[in-house]
Amino acid sequence: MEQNKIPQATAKRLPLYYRFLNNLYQQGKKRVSSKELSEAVKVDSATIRRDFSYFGALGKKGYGYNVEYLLGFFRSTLDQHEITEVALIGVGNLGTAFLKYSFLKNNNIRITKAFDKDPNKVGTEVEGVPIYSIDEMDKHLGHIRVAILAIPASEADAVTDILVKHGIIGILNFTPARITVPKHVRVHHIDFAVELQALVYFLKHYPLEKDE
Amino acid sequence: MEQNKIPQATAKRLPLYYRFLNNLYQQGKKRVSSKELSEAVKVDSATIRRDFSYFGALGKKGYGYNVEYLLGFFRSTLDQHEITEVALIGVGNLGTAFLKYSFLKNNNIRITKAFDKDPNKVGTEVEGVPIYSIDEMDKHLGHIRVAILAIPASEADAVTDILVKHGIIGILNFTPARITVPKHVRVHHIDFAVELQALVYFLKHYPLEKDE
DNA sequence: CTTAAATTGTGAAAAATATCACGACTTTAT
DNA sequence: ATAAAGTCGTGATATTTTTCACAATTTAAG
Ligand SMILES: NC(=O)c1ccc[n+]([C@@H]2O[C@H](COP(=O)([O-])OP(=O)(O)OC[C@H]3O[C@@H](n4cnc5c(N)ncnc54)[C@H](O)[C@@H]3O)[C@@H](O)[C@H]2O)c1
Ligand SMILES: NC(=O)c1ccc[n+]([C@@H]2O[C@H](COP(=O)([O-])OP(=O)(O)OC[C@H]3O[C@@H](n4cnc5c(N)ncnc54)[C@H](O)[C@@H]3O)[C@@H](O)[C@H]2O)c1
Repeated sequence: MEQNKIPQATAKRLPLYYRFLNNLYQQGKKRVSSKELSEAVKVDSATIRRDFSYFGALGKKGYGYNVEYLLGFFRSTLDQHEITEVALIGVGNLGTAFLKYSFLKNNNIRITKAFDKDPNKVGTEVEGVPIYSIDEMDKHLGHIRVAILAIPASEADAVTDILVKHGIIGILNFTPARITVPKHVRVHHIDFAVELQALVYFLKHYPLEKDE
Repeated sequence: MEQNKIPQATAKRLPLYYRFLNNLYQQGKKRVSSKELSEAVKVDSATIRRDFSYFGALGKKGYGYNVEYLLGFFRSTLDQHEITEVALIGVGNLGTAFLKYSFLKNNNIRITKAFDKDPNKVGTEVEGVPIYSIDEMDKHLGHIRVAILAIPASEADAVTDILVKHGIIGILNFTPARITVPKHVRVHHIDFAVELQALVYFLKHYPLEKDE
């Protein structure tokens, strides 16, 4: 809510930086240069320096960045000190994979509740996460504001309306549908089929670079 | 390989346009305007017209676009007339979900072979797709050039080397690792954890727009 | 202490992407 | 026929993102 000055492109890379800094810290590394980090995350080193610079002077000339300090900085920037709870909507093939995957490891986002409409699933648990009926969202959603949508595309718009009505303001949408939401709701799409088709298109239409 | 003139941002939207045109066609719609399409795919109408214009004059002033014609055009542009086979590497939680999901419906990309290292999985089938040993890739990969990577992050680099050695030139990487590949290989990342964290970050740091 | 090597932070330039806005043409209605 | 409404394609402009390139500074070595 504070500094709206950070470019979106930068904001999207922050979690990535955070993850790799964590790796480095675990490996006991004390310092890192933008060049080294660049090789690890595959982002140009000038871009990394520019990204970091939006938050002030985090490094030291001739030295690089102190891993522990930088990690701590990003931890608070990304609010990693507090746990963010999210809801999973649709416990099918994909949803079940999410629940079985410890999403977190290095981050503080947890799926703590799931919702489905299948009466055979409602009332059960997967990996300790309870599955509630989508019709009883008012009873169970609580303070959760972010939802992962993994239901059939045909249901996407109707279910989105329910989510919005219950106060959801962020949706990670795995369905191929492009859902309609009020302006105060933010939607990010992850669309496997589109990604795969785009990859194939690029391979066929863009010249491959030669190896060195 | 031909027209390198199409901007990457445009290329990434093509599969999306294709999908929605297919929907419209199925619904029996004969024509569509950039404005209508814009509302469906949530892309600004001027952007859509600009995107289309890279391929020539596909529409008619005062009329819009002929759905059937446009669909046919994109079908050939996206090579939807021929089937592209891809390999799945790693038949775990996520990989299994992919196999159970008919990826295709409206597109001509098929997962036809899977590879894993687990001896209990090798030799079995999921949804008709045979699972081979990763150590016997030379015997089974055939002409496949694109792979979906869904193995643990720790294995990503080693397995990528194997893939590249066997002629893979496109990888859709679902692991959190940023893999290193020769220049002639194209990698697209789908990183759930990063997407989710970025979504949460945006919600906290960017002012929400008021609804109209 | 002096010098060479490393590395940041950033102004400036370049590249990529998105949007505005309007002339030209088509369709539809009367 | 004529007028009104709708819509494309695109030059121009705005915005966003990336990259270059170097002065300033720190570290490391002799
Ligand atoms: N499985 C994949 O690999 C994959 C890949 C790409 C995209 N997707 C997309 O992800 C979504 C889910 O895929 P899936 O394979 O898990 O599907 P699925 O059919 O296995 O699961 C869908 C789940 O949603 C539940 N559901 C249906 N309607 C509901 C409603 N109104 N409210 C609450 N729950 C409801 C069903 O009971 C089921 O448990 C789909 O939109 C699919 O297109 C899946
Ligand atoms: N499951 C999810 O929801 C999810 C979400 C985001 C990211 N991911 C990522 O996707 C990847 C796969 O996740 P998952 O949950 O399916 O894991 P998983 O452990 O369920 O499955 C991994 C599969 O890969 C196989 N494998 C391991 N090493 C291999 C090797 N060297 N060669 C071939 N096969 C090998 C294993 O036998 C297993 O079948 C991971 O990198 C994970 O971080 C998963």
